Amino acid sequence: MEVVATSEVRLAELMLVVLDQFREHTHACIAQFDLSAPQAAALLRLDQALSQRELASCLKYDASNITAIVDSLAERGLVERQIDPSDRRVRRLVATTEGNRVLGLLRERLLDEAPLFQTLRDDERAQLHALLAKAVGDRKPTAWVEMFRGPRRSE
Amino acid sequence: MEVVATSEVRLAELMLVVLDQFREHTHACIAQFDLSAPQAAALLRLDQALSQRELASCLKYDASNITAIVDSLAERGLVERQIDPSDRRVRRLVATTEGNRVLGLLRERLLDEAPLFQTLRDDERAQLHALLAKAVGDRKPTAWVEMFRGPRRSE
DNA sequence: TATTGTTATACTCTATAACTATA
DNA sequence: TATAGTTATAGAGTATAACAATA
Repeated sequence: MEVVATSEVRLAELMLVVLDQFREHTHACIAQFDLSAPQAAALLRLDQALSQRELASCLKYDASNITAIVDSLAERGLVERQIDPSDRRVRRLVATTEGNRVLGLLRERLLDEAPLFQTLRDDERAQLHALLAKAVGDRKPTAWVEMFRGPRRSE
Repeated sequence: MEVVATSEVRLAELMLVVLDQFREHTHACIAQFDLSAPQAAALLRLDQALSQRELASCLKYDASNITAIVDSLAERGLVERQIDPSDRRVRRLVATTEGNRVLGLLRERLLDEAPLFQTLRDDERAQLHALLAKAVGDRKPTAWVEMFRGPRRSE
């Protein structure tokens, strides 16, 4: 009963609007690259080489799903499966040159073109940043996968 | 290239953490009431009577999905279908006494117990509120459904 | 025996299309 | 004819379980 209303529209309700707008933004981004949500989430993690197991863990997917996702990225030439010579069970996932290019573009677009904060002045964005940083404390940054969950809107 | 970093962790990345935490919060809430995400989203809209068509529109679902969702809420005694006497095609959805009780509890829990902002002082929450309000502008408040999208986590 | 990845399968969420009852 | 709701069905996203290869 303390954390409640700061005005008529509650803080939590504002966050709903923010989330909604972020979602639209992220879905529009990945659509531009013709990536599905799981594909995009996976690719964004492959700025460093990972085993499929590690990737599953990052994305909080069951490992069984990684096969098909990596298959599709590999078919598009964005990722390569390399057999780890030190343990021939594991597939080391490495982004190709093209994969890294797409990854970089997508990441920049996701981060920089978030439409939400463009109405704020620089000092206001800095304030917002500080407040959110304090609010989240030491929570680790999550994967973009959170933003991609749920179906792509029809519309 | 203007809306970019305010520090090393970008604003957009902070939002990911915030949204992730919100997501966990909402899913934990609805699990306590043994509601699925679509059930919860629907129930939260039934603080006023709606036709199934109107409910579908609010939730941005295709109308065909409403049948099963309302069926399950009706079986639990949370919602009643009343045939509109002025147009016998439409089913007027009305929350039962129990439905309204659950709705109220759920809504309060969602709004008040958001864990994220409890580390902020009152004045900081007010600041955050003001900044977000400016950022979102005149965007209409969305349904909670946005927060519920995606599968419930296993774990 | 334990672990990586694969396959088969099932379940949930959502959309599309065809149907019915009513208007 | 058009609209509200229902049914059947399809597709995407995910999880579980059994299996093969390797450790």
